[in-house]
Amino acid sequence: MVTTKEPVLPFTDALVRLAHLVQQVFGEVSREHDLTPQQAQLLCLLVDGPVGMGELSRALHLEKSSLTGLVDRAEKRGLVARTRDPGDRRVCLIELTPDGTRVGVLAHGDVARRLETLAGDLPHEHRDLLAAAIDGLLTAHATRDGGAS
Amino acid sequence: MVTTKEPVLPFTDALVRLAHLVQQVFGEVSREHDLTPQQAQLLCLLVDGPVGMGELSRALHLEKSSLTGLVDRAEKRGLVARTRDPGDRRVCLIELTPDGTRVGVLAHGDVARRLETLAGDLPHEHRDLLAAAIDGLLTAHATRDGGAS
DNA sequence: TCCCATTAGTTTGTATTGCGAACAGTTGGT
DNA sequence: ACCAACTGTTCGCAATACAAACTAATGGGA
Repeated sequence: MVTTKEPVLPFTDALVRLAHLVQQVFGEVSREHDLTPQQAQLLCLLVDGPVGMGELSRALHLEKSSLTGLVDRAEKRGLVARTRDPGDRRVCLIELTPDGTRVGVLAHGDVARRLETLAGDLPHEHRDLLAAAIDGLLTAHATRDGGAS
Repeated sequence: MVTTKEPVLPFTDALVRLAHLVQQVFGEVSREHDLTPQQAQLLCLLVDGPVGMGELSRALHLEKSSLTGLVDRAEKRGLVARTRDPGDRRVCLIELTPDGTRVGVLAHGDVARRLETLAGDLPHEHRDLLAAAIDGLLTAHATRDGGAS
């Protein structure tokens, strides 16, 4: 029986707690792969192909200077490499090294697996609705913020 | 057309993105109140009354030493105060100062308001289900981790 | 062509965050 | 009295994050 009881948590608290939980999972997985959570996040963002600093900065909500440091350390560990965009020599494309790709794929898989496990106890309807609702939230936010020219 | 289409995001990605969004909101609100996100989190945890370092450590997933520093800085800013537990003189109860209470309540309200706004576009059924689903996730995690003796 | 506002990233300096190991004070049991 | 367990602090270190000033490249106009 899928009783939809009154939410014990005031909804917003539920969101905050969930964020906390996800962050915790991310932290655990990162440590297992000898990464910092920020590095893991970076690698996960790069598995789809090289990305410029500007786009990374937007995606990670980081100032340019913060990102420079993060990429520096990741480069020093041989996880990513800087490439110059031939079309615009100002642009710096960040791409995964073979090592970085391996670690990034593994870490991403682990995070996904662990979250799936946590969601395993949820009825499928709830899971689907959860995904759809989150999709709506994200869309709302993107429209509100990203919509501004 | 607002059809409930198949989730574009693979569910786990949705969770990660949501966590990101919540974190972002928390960051914005913190900055508006001249707090660091960690300080804001600390204040929000203390509005229900004094809490010992140990419990805080567990709630925030921080090592004891990290927490000492966080409380130190918050104390230096006059947001919290350390009190000795008369029953057990090892224990250090952290409580909000009047200033800390004021800022904490304001910040918590702002976060809640902003998240509510983001969720405003969601149908109420979705919102309730979202809260219930998250509740389930948290319970699952608590049972799995906290249940272990 | 030369100049200049714009854009992309880096450098520098500072504060915060977070961990682990070693430490000091308390407590409770023996 | 003594000692193991527990609570919190100190110390040293690396990573994170920001703002301001800077360098280099781009793409217009004048």
